[in-house]
Amino acid sequence: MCPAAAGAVKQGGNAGYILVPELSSSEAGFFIIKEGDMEMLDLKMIRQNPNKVREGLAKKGEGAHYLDELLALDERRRGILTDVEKLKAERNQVSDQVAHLKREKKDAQSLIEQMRVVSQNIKDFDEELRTVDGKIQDLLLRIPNLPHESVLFGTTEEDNSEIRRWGEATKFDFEPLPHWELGVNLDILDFERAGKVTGSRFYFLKGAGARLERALMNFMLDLHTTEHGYREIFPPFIVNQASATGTGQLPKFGEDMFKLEGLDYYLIPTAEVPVTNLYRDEILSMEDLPIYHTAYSASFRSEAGSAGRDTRGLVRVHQFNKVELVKFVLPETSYDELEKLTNNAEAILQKLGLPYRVTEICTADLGFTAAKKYDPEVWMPSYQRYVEISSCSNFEDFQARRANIRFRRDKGAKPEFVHTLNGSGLAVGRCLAAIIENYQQEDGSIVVPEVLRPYMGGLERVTPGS
RNA sequence: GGAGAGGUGACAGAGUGGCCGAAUGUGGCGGUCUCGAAAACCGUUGGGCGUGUAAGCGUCCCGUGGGUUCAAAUCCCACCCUCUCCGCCA
Repeated sequence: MCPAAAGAVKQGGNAGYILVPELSSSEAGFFIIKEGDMEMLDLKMIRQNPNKVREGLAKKGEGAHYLDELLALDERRRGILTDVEKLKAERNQVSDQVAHLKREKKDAQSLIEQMRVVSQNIKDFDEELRTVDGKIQDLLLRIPNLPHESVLFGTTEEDNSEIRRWGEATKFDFEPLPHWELGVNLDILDFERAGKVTGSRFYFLKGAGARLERALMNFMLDLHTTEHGYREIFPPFIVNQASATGTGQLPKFGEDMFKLEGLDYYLIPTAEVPVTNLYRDEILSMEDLPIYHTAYSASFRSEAGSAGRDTRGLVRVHQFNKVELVKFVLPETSYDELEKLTNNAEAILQKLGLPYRVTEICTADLGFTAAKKYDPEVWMPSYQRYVEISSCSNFEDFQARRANIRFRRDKGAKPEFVHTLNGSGLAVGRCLAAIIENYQQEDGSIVVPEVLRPYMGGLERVTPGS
């Protein structure tokens, strides 16, 4: 543990709710773990299969360098444990004798003297153990998930491969405009005033634009809850450090989130965080599984490190709406569940009539937490390419381990980790942008996709002033 | 924000330094009884880590983290959470 850092986080709670991207990650000391032991890969598994782990990490292209240090620390830890537990056994035994002697009003002074030394030794060992444990936990939390064996090998995102395509790139017999021009012309999008009120990468939606956003959210939630079997959740948009660690944002990616100043709280970058952590430190019963949740939330991203990229429009902003799909499933079903989840996200695009493709993500581009991932991408005329609008991942037991989410197969059976999955279903802001662009008309108006019209009071077309 | 109360096993609820990983009750599981069920009775009923082929053994866990002590659920410190009353507020 790192008391100085802990103090810094906890004190000064009167500083109010000023948002600042967390710029300094915890390089200085050990990452502070608040609840239980969290780990990403099973330490025993690593110990027993170091080469398999090394291979997996090499395929992902990160984390392999932690391994040797980790294995050495693990050996040290177990050495200390054997020694200190022997001493503790002795202390417990002698303390028992002392208790008996005292009860019989006999003298126990010499035993007490003797244990004073043993106790000091235990204290020393325990302290070293704490240090070693802290380092081990820190390393474990920084080692990424291993790719599933079915994932295609690659070294950059160029190696991702398109696995299916739906619809065709929209063709126009006029010069199409990007959504930020169309939206501003129609006065349903306002970036300029958002810059004044907040800053860059924020936006106002107005009139039919705001309603369209709301229609999309409702349409998505309704479809997932009524046709795909998800239970709706409305989560907190702020989470604590333990939750952000549970899903894998921390400790490595703190700078991607907005942190509330002076508090142990973060604005969620996705509903995945609160919804997955719903069951943190719980043992679910067999009848509970599988659990399907869908959740609307705003998502906040600091976009640190992407200065200058996609600076216009709704594609890369600090705050956007998203409907998320989250699953907790039996390990043996998680890859089937990933296919289904991806299809559930695609269903939205199909019903909206938006052309898209799905790419399978290669080993190098999986990110920190995923074992396998598909990215549905929507056709964006202004970019003249497909743009990521969802990301569907199977984390296997990676998050479940960190968040300590388990289930019991049978009464009395050992708890096992569930598998977790999630995917956007979909990113609402990008979806709105895609609709504006793909449904634009020569006169600058936008046709409302049919499935949204019931949510728009029957409105068929967005025109200036609507 | 102010004042007070409290956090113990699936739940309820005892326990104020040693015989407490924890009484008792409920629930769960197994059994006896029964044609079957209920009732009654008997037994059983947490998790992590280490070690071991295994049975087992050891250790840790009573909100969290430290501390005092030969010995902590019990004493001390800090933090988190819940409840009640007051204030404020969408």
